[in-house]
Amino acid sequence: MQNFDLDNFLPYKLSIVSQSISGLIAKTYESKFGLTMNQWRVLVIISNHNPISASEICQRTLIDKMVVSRSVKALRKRKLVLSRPSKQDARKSKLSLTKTGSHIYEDIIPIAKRYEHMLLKRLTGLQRTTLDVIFDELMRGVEECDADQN
Amino acid sequence: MQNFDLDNFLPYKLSIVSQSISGLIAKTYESKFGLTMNQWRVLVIISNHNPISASEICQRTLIDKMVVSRSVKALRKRKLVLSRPSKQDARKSKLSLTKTGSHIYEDIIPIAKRYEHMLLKRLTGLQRTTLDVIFDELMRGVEECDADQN
DNA sequence: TTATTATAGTAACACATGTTACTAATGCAA
DNA sequence: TTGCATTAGTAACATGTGTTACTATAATAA
Repeated sequence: MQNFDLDNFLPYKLSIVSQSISGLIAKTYESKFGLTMNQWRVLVIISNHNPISASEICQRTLIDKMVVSRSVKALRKRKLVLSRPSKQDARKSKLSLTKTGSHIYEDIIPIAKRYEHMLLKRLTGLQRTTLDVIFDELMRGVEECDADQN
Repeated sequence: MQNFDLDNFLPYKLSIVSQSISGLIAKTYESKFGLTMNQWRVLVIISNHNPISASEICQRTLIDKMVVSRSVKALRKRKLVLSRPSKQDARKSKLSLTKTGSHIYEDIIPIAKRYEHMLLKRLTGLQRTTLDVIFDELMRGVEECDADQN
């Protein structure tokens, strides 16, 4: 019989840590601004690349295009995002933040940064750079596995 | 206007890495064994702590109790898991793997280990231990934030 | 031009997940 | 004992997510 310790299984640990952090922050987005994690992400991307199309958001974030579509729909309904048809390509629409959307963005960013700081302050500079290297390697590992199984 | 780079936001990066890895492995569990990620986790826990109650699984894994309940239901339906009422506490039931369940477990563990190895082999010993330290610190950070906001 | 293929976005469906609230059993305190 | 709080587990509902397939537009090739 195989011995296997789930608690020390890398994908599981990673998932627990990630979910704990995301859940923590999501609670604030939800209670303070009524935004889901994905809506928040889309909002940030729109603000930073104003104007941008939905498909470009997908490329930049790896968020599924249906998720983007739904997030944009919700953001538009709340009038945080404005959508204008592109003149160059009638299939696309150019997304930008409304004034209200910008205000929420301005409010939300410091909070996000504060959370990140609360987490990062416990790590040394070396640990932080190591973590970045590890992320890169893990993503490369995923690509390798992906290539293997297809 | 605040500048903020989502791509380098720790919670976001963590989530991307975690989702990529989990998604990769989930594909195999799903296609080879018809198990979801959560069903797989519950199966492993039952195998390692045979017999165990649903509530103990929750404590050990931080998986939501409804998720455990549904996973167990699905596993029982496929006759991978057996449930017997506990004699000491009639509310509880003792869960254990059937023979079929054990076989699947035996098949699945080497695959999980191979994935983990594919990912970890890219990291030095130092990086691996650093990663464990980082996980611990991040979880402590989450607890701190949690305490703060309540 | 026409036919084909690719891209942008969404509707509709099925399924997964989170939340609330409930039943049943237990433990504890008055 | 009775009454209340706690625990184990699940049903029912609402919401979120993934998948498929569709419309509309654009780009390419014959």
